[in-house]
Amino acid sequence: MDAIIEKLKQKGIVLTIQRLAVLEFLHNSSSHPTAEAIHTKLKKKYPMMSLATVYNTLDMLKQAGEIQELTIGNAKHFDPIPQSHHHLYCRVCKRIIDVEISCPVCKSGRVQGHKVEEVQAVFYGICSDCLQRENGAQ
Amino acid sequence: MDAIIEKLKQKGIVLTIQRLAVLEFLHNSSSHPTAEAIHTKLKKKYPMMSLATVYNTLDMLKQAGEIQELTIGNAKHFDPIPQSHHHLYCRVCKRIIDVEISCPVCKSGRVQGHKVEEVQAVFYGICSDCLQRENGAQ
DNA sequence: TATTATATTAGAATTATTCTTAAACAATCA
DNA sequence: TGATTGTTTAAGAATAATTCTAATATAATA
Repeated sequence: MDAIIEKLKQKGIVLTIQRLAVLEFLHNSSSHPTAEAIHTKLKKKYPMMSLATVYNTLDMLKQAGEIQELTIGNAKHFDPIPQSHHHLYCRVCKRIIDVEISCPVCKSGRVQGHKVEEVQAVFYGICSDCLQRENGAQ
Repeated sequence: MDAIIEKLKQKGIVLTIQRLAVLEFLHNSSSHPTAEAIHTKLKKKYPMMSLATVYNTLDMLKQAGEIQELTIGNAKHFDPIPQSHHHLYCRVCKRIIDVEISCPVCKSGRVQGHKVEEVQAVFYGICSDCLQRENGAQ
C-alpha cells in the first residue's frame, strides 16, 4: 500500500482522503466489488463521499496501472491486483473467484500478430464449493 | 442455417419472420454486432421491427445454444458461432476479431475444481492491421 | 495569504437493457 | 373453417450502471 501511495505521489497525483479510502478499501477486499458496493461501504465512514468520486478514483487507479477492471454481467468490478489473471463467476453463490492458470497471451502480450494490452478472461459456471454443496445435497 | 432452423422447430420454437430475420442477419455477419446494430439494419427491411424483439430473439437463440453473447466494453455483442472461442477488441479500429487459440478450459469445461459453462475471453489491444498501419506511418 | 489548479459533490443526462401491456399472430381443437 | 388459447410482437415506460455538468470545496503554488 505505502509503495503504491509513493508511486502515485511521484506521478503527481493528489492523494485526497476519498482517494486513499477507495484505494485502502479495495486492497483489503477480495470480493471484486463494484463502484456502487465500494461507495455503499465507504459512505458509512465518510457520509459526504460521492459515487462519482468513487468512479473517478477507480478510473484514475486503473490509468495508473494499480488496479484492474473486470466487466462481469452488466457491471464493472474492480480487482486490487493489476496483473492479468483469470476469474470465475459462480452463478450459484455469485462470487468472483481468482483463477491462477498459466496463460501464454497474458505473459507475452501478443496473440496471432495482435498486440494485447489487457486480458479479460471470465469463466462463467459453478465454483468448487457450490459443486460440493450440490453433490452433498443430492 | 437450415439445420439450425430445423433444430429450433424441433424444440417447439415458433419461427416468426422477425426471428428468422435476426438469425439470418447474424449468420451473414462477421462483425459481432450489438442488438442495437442488428435492429438498425433490420428496420430498413422491416420498419415495424422492435428493438425489444431483437433482444428477445437473441436471448432465445442464446438459450437454445445457437449463438453466443460477448460482453465488451459496456455493450453486449453477438456471435453466430456458439462454440467458445476468444476475441480481440482493437481499440484503434474498434473491430472485434475472432482469435482461434487452443484453450484447455474451453475444451475441458473445468478449471481448478470449478465447473465452467461459458468462457468469455476478450483481449483488449491493437489488431495486426492497425499495428502495420501505425508502423508504416512512422 | 492570495491565486490557481484540481478534486468533490449532487444531481441531471445518457446508454444499454428489461419490463409491461395491449394488440397481432400462430397453433389447436371443435 | 371458425373459435379458442397461447405465444409473440410493438411501443414505450422503467431500470440500472455509468458519465457528464456546474458549482463548491480543497489542495498546491507563488
